[in-house]
Amino acid sequence: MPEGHTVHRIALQFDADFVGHVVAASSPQGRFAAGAALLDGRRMTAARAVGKHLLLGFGPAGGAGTGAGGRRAVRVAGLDPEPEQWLRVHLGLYGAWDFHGRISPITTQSAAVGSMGAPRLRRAVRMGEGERGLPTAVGTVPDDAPPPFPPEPVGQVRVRLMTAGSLADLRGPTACEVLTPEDVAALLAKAGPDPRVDAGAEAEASAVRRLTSRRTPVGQLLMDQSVISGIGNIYRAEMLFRARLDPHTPGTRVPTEVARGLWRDWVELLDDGVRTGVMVTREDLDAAGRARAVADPALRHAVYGRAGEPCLVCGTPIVREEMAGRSLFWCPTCQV
DNA sequence: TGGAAATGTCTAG
DNA sequence: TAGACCTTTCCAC
Repeated sequence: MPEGHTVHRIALQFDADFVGHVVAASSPQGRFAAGAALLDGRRMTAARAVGKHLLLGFGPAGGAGTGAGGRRAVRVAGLDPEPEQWLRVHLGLYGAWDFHGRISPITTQSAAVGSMGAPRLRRAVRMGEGERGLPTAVGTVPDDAPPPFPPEPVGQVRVRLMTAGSLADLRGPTACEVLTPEDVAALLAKAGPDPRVDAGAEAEASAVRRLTSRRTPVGQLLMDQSVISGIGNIYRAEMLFRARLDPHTPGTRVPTEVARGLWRDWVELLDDGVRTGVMVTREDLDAAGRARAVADPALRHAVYGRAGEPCLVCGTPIVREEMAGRSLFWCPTCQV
């Protein structure tokens, strides 16, 4: 799936272009028709990401809602009491949002893109290279005349959210449901710390405690969203390599300073991923190498997806194995 | 055209 | 731990 950085970027995109606007909600596919009816005509008042959960808050029916121009910050610690209804979306392995119409660049280091979520090869290339012809994105140059707005839904669109000028289509989510504020509070209570929500010493101490209190292999703990929020299969493998840590090490045997280092590395990787929209996890790249890695996914990682290829540090073939049902990549020489 | 794979999570046994 | 589920894309046949 889209790991935590992608979900934060999606929240930023909704904050930029949807929060403060009355939203028409529908389910072209039909599987979310009842939920869409609950949200249709409400004003979006909040857009937040916690780990891999996207939470979109909506005010009272009829388009009323928040004051202050309708704008609310994405990064609000704790539960925002105002939204009456929350749309929770979890993209799972294949989910993705497609944005059309007015799409704002959400960070200074990334272009406006039309799709965020699970990697679709052609789109991933377009996102990485910032090619021309993205769907009417502000700041890009259309190949031909702008396509009609709103466009016809493409594929299995579970939810379509539309304002006067912007549109978001959701396809393939694992979870898509309307929650009450109480439901959201329960969800947040179960989640491990997310650096962009729970920054500071307390979050770090919480992460270290959760990482070192169970005998479960650290490779599994890092993927457990109740331990730390937002880490997925790529970041898991890369963080363990960067720490030179054997994925099978029981959590109880991970030294406190190593656990703290894992958390701090996650803080940096997540921040970089949110800023750039790209997961570049190699430590051995200079500026030019990093630019090449941004353009070419095959150059971005030290171990992930490199089974059988030589370790970039020691030359030992990278091992691929199953851990808790997922492919794990690691170097048996460097990671001890 | 069918199978496999993909940045994930949940449930039953 | 195995299987189900969500969807799209690529590749072998």
